[in-house]
Amino acid sequence: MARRPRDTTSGIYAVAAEAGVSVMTVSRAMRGVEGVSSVRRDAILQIARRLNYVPNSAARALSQTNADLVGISVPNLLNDVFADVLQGMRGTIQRAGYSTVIDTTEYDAEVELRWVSRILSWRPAAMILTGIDHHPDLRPMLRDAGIPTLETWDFSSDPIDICVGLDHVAAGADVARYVQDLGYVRPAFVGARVGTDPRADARVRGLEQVWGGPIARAGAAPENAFRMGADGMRTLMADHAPDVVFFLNDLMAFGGMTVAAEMGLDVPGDIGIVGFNALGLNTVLPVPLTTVSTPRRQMGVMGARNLLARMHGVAGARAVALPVKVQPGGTTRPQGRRLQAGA
Amino acid sequence: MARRPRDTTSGIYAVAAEAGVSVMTVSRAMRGVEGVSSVRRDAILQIARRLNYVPNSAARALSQTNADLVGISVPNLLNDVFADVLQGMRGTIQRAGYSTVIDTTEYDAEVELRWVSRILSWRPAAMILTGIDHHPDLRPMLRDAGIPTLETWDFSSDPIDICVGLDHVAAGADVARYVQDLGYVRPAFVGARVGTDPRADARVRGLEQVWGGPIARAGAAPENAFRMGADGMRTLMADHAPDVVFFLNDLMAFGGMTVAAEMGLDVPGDIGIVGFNALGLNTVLPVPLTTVSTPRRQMGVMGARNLLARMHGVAGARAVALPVKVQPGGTTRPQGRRLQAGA
DNA sequence: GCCTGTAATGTTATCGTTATCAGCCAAGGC
DNA sequence: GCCTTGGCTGATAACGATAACATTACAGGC
Repeated sequence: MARRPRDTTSGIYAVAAEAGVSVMTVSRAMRGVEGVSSVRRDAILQIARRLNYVPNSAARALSQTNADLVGISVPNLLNDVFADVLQGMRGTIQRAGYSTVIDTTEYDAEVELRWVSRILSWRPAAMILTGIDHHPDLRPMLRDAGIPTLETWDFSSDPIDICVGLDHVAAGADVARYVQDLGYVRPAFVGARVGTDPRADARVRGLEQVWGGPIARAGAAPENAFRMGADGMRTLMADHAPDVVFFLNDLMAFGGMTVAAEMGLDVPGDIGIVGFNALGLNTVLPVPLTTVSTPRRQMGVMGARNLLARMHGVAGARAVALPVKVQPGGTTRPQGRRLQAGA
Repeated sequence: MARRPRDTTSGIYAVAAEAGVSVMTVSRAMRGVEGVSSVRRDAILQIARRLNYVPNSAARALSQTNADLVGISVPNLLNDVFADVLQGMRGTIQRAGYSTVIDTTEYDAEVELRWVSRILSWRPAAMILTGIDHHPDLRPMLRDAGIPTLETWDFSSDPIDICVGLDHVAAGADVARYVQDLGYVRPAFVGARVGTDPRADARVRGLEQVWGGPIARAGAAPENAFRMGADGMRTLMADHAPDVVFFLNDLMAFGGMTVAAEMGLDVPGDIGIVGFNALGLNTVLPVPLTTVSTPRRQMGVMGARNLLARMHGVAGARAVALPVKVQPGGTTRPQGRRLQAGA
């Protein structure tokens, strides 16, 4: 540590010297708190601007024992899904005066744990995690840190702290009932990373509840979504003979559709295709997918609001499950005369 | 500020008390620096783990006058493009012992400026920006901060600090020559946010250099990429009568293709469709797009390496332009007997 | 003119960590 | 036995900001 008296050529001391005031007055002016005459404040702000002075957040965080910062972790950002959730959350959080720090876990609990640990070292005001399945060390780590934590996307009745998400089992059951009513009898599911995706597992459990038995599944090496859907579809068609295939999301469903076309199958006559999440791709397809629309933006906003309330000590619902809605399309047989409510 | 003597119930003091040593010894043990006997080190590490002690990064950053942190800004993360670049960069940077903080600018220079300012307040070791067109205040701000800065994706011969990117003008010219040789004569371009996307502008300049005149352009309200491509295509077909349409990327090109099919146009006979970036979608399309493959991963790795060298004071090339490659597909007429080299 | 109240400003100590330097102790050389 | 030498370890003072408290200046009431 340099033992020079104090570097007054940069930072808040330079601004203070230039303005002929103490650093405390500069600090007050920069933060816009009371206790500085408006003439001085304007002069100080102008000098700070001219000198390109940017306050040192580390010093501020240290002085205040925590940072105005919310850490957010999502699995990835390769389609609209988490981007939509994020957009809803970040607007709300930033309007409340907090910065957000985002990272992706690539569906790896170890990666998530390490990231949470790194973020905790900055003493954030809150944390947001995607999903409810984490590394076993994560829960005690967050509890010890005493930081308000939101789990989102999935629903759990026993969250680490609070939770706003979808009930993926119920979503699976909803779409299963819809499709079963259309007369399909041999369902199958295409996901990614079979056995390590709790959301996919939950949806399949919902499907199985309705059909009353195990359902054929296929996955594919993690690559781009379109390709994974296509590969999964090929595997399924070879090994089983489904008459309706559920996909993890719309992009994969589209990949699957191209394979059906390639094989000369009639959609939706020979085979039904069902996506998930009602992504943007659907708006340009000549035949829109039958899919499930999810309130992603709303989830983000509500999650952020509940978290902010929690941060301010307001007690609210610990766990909230949001409803999804089956969105009929042209890749399943048309509905009969009986009006189907959708969800 | 509380005047209590010192909170020894948590943090490094608790660990020190528990281990019966001074905080200095704990600090050394945690960082793995020399000066602690291995027996003590192991004991301290174990205690720290048991107490869920996470060092305070703000205090460390303050003490060291800068943080082991690299700020990265990208326009968005909605397709593979920047995700690929990021993947290349982050691995390299994290292996060098730095954390990364990422944010998106949504193509807004004001947003970028504010974000850079916020990140600078944490005194990062380096910054990475996407593109070379920034807010006018950005350059002096970064220069004053004296922080190594990499600009990527675009190429500039006069970067803020260093630069690794593509020459989008040359890329436009390359693909223009390829398509011109196939006999197309009335080109048009579909982008997003006409007039505010410097990359699109650069590519169009390349097209115009080859065709020797202005080229019709269309954009669309910023929405999802597929829809924007479709909308732009409709506008163009109504207002002009192009026989080949260049799109900002493959997703938009696919949106455009669905419109061509809708209108009963023959691709590639009546009209050619050209994408950009060789995205994953292409691997499942029954007719792969003619597109341009870009070395995204490589760009990320090289950019990160050059930046790390710069951070360690090693002088290297200030600006590097990476080559792109035209990737022939089924959405432009087949090549004649003359063997086309590609780029 | 003296006193009191209030707003503006300054002084001091502190947040948790680390660089520096000083001290301590055991082993080895004479 | 005395004096180095070198490896561990600890005490202290920063890092840049802010909270709490102290001080000053000035206005108005008596």
